[in-house]
Amino acid sequence: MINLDNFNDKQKEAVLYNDGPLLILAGAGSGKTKVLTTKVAALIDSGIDTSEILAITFTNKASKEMKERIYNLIGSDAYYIQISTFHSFGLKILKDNYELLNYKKNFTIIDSDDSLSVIKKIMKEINVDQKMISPRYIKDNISSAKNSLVDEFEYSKYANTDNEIIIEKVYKRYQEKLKINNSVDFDDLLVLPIKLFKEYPSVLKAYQERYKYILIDEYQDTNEAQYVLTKMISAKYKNICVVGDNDQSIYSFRGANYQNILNFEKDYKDAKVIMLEQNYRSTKTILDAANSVIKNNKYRKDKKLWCDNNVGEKITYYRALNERDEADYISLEVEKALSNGVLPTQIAVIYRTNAQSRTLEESFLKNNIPYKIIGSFYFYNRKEIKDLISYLKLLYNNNDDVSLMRVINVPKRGIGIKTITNLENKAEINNISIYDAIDSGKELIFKNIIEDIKKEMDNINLTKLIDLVLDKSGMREALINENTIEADSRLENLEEFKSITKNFEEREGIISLEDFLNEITLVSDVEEHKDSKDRVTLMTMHAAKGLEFDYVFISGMEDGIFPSNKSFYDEQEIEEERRLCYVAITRAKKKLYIVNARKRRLYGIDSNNPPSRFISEIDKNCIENNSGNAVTKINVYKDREEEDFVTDINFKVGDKVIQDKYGNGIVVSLNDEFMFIAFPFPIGIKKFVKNHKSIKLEK
DNA sequence: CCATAATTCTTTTTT
DNA sequence: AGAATTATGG
Repeated sequence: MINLDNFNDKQKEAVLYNDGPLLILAGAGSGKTKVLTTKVAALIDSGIDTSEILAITFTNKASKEMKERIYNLIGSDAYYIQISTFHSFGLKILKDNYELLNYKKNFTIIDSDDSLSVIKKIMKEINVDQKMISPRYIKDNISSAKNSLVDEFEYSKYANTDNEIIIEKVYKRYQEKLKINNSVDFDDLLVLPIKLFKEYPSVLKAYQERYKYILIDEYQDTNEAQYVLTKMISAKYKNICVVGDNDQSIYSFRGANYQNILNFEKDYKDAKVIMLEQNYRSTKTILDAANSVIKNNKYRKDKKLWCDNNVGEKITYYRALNERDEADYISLEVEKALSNGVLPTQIAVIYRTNAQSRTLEESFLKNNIPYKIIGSFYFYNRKEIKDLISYLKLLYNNNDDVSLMRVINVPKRGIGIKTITNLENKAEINNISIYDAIDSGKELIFKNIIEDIKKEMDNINLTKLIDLVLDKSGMREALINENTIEADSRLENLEEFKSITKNFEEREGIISLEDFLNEITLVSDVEEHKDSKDRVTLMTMHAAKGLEFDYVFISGMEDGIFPSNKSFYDEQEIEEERRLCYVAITRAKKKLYIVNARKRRLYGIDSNNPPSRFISEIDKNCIENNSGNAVTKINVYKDREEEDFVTDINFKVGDKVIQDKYGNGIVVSLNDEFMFIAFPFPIGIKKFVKNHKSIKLEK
């Protein structure tokens, strides 16, 4: 029997209501995951079969966590429940119905990089200048069309402008190419199941019968395709439970529409709505800080999360000299926490962009702090790893032209552009894949290598297959012969890749190449394939959603970084950044640090960013400034030679200056008493006391 | 065809 | 800053 002693009334109600549509509006830390997992356990307890439940999450990490927690409640029955991300659920549907959609069994999923290179290729084919319209722009447009369920034919109906007509052409050709390659992209994993259900109502009916109970987490992040997909499957029994929080909607760049959560009550007239507003996670201080920030959003349903928890420690604010000082300060405070007995798994450092992880990583390495970086795809992005994966994909799906092109001349086999262009033309004319078009020359030798490996691959495990590929392809030999430090490191990475397949095989028993390829495409994060316990976590704020830690460091709290300067011009985007800030703050249970840097070198240029506007929105009682206590004095000396600031100067019009609060600006006019400085949009021109100490000349 | 040099591009957040 | 693409010379 399920024990509900530790549940409040609302939570109990949410767990036990299983008759019809249910909307749970759950604030941060209100026990949402606890409710969802217990709900699943309660369903099973009441006699519902594990196969009748479908639970959908947004990230792989969230689904992994849900599986674990359900396992803790009901044991190994948890393995039989369909708990997955939208994309992997879509993949499952495709795997079960590929023939109906005219795919072959061994279709492959292409990742974002691959789809970009397909688009570039098409643009060359149809003579579109990449300087006039960027491939990325086209890709984003195609992707958002797909996520709004606009297919290439529908798109052409509305294509008017020059750009749209180009996109239309590329879109059509892109779909054709993927089809010939027997491959699908990420978006297809959502779009194709919907297409299937529309064309074959009987198939849809079978899914409706199968999944009688549907649970969807983070409903505010669903886009049109995801929304339609769940609506279709739940249409018969309407036992659909969605959980969400408008204040945590942070994926609109991916087409997410938090209106979906409001539409829920329209779609299901008899929907039950339960609000979970008591926070059990954070100290009162942290919650007050979060509330004081989010209340600045205009487009928002007012609600207030409350808690009974302790006041706890104040938030510590530290403004560092530069990004290295920032990282060192964090390292130092992390070390302090660790020596006070805080577990490394209970500490997280979060930031707005992945690029910020580098400096932090260097500092952690230097200070011997064990860490793991979530969501940095740098391992899979390495050339040698991509090459290896392309070999594997090609072995599995010979029609995968993208992978073939990647490796046909790796290592160098004397197959150049000319040969490849000829092959492409031949494939194009005959409407076949490049692999099938090969029948002579050096490229035939390549084809024979693949065929050779194919003969052996069925009898060996994955790890051995990788060795076989490295040997037969000549990749290993070429790298050994190169005899450089770089080649050695590439070899090391390839060995490291084997540890991933080994882990896989140990975890899953025997697994197929098919399963492996699907998983590394959908879970393209090394850390999620490894058991890396006892480490401090570094990740983006987006990746942190749904997680909680005793100690949280938010780094890079600067205007321009967070909120991102790309969001400055659009109120809606600023509001989304603010929701992200709300998410970031509410990750912390006990202690929150907010850190930023006066001077930061990012993407190769130096900038002097003012502190994030969100910091000033935090209730003053919640936060204390620790910048004066430069624990990192050593760095002050180290960085002195790099000091760019000059004081006591006679300013003149046109001088580039740095102002403590607003950052970089230009002196536009001055008199004996005042000076006027222009700052980038949206700050504008501000008036200051002349030669005020907060203004410095930029060298 | 290949290696290297020079130049240009990109740089939010994720499946 | 670093990656990616293009130009150049062998």
